[in-house]
Amino acid sequence: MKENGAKERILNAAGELFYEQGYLATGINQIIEEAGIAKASLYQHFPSKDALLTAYLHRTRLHNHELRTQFLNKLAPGKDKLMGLYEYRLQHMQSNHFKGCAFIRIAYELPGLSDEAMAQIRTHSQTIRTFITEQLLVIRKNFPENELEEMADMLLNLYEGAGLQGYILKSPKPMEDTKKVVARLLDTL
Amino acid sequence: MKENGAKERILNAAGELFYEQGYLATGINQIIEEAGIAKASLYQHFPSKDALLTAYLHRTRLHNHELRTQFLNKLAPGKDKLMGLYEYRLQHMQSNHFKGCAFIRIAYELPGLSDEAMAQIRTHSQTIRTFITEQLLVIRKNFPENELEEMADMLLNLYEGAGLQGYILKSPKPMEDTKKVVARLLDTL
DNA sequence: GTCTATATATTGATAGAC
DNA sequence: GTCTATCAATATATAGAC
Repeated sequence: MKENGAKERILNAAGELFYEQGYLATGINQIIEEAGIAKASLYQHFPSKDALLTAYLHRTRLHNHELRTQFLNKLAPGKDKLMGLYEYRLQHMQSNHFKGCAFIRIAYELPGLSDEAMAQIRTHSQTIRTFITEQLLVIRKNFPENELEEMADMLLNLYEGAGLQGYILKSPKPMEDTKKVVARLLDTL
Repeated sequence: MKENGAKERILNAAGELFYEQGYLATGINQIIEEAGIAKASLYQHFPSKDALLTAYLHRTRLHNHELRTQFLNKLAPGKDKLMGLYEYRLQHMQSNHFKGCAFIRIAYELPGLSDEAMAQIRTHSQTIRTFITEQLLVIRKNFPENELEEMADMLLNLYEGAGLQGYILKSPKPMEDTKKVVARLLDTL
């Protein structure tokens, strides 16, 4: 991430503020102040605040994916790697003070989200689900198709449910408990 | 719900708009127009928009609880009633066009929620969890304490996770699939 | 491409008449 | 208690000089 360049500074400032405060609560004025540029410069690079949101979601998706993949690549495929997903989320929740998933935050804040923005959110969710499915196939190579899908959905629901409970309670406990349950569940396969 | 009375009309209008559009996207002007009252009349009954939000959450919690309880009271305690929780959420998701849980929406939209507002959201979540625990105890009266808690957490996570996936995909499928999985899970107890 | 200055609309909230 | 009229602040966005 090169620190110079107006566009980069805008994206960095907007990204932090959108995640910290939410999209609607963040004003253009606050973004340009944080980025240290003039208002007209922002509109030179982005035609509207909405376009800035779409860019934020795209950028965050790629960034989060890279960080997560870096963490998971250190683990052996199969159970270790799959458990790593929950461990990574747990660490992420604690390091960002339980501010929740950036995509879910935006999806719930803005009911009338553009198709383009919604696509970023769905792609993120799909990425997690695909990862789960892949690791399940490593654990049990001859998984019957319907059982595989069912188990993947269940693990995804537990993942998201625990994330939500942790957010509401501002506590790591739901994710910690879920990790244990999932670990035992995987041993029965 | 008496239709006359300024306060009632304000709460009805604000409730619908907050849920439909979100809190920040809803302006005071829109609320008073919908309610058919003057701006100063709103501030006669509520000192600030924030106070109106707290009242909205409290009122919605009681209202939702009553509707849900009415539905569940028709079912036999135990597995039937517990499955009714998922069925009710499924019907709710479809009838409101997948606009999501009012409490989770607010919790994600406003990271710096007041303690009073946050308490309403936590109480709602706790109410669902207590209901699940009670029905589990009907299904298996001698449930060991730690296993009971673990199963309740798991069922709550599946409930919330499926709700979230359904919201993202605007589809009943995640909740339908989860219903089936939970039904089979309860048979193993 | 970046700036200053400005435009227009809307925000949450109040004063004061009735 | 309900109203009209108005407040200061802020919202997103643009015009035009450099």
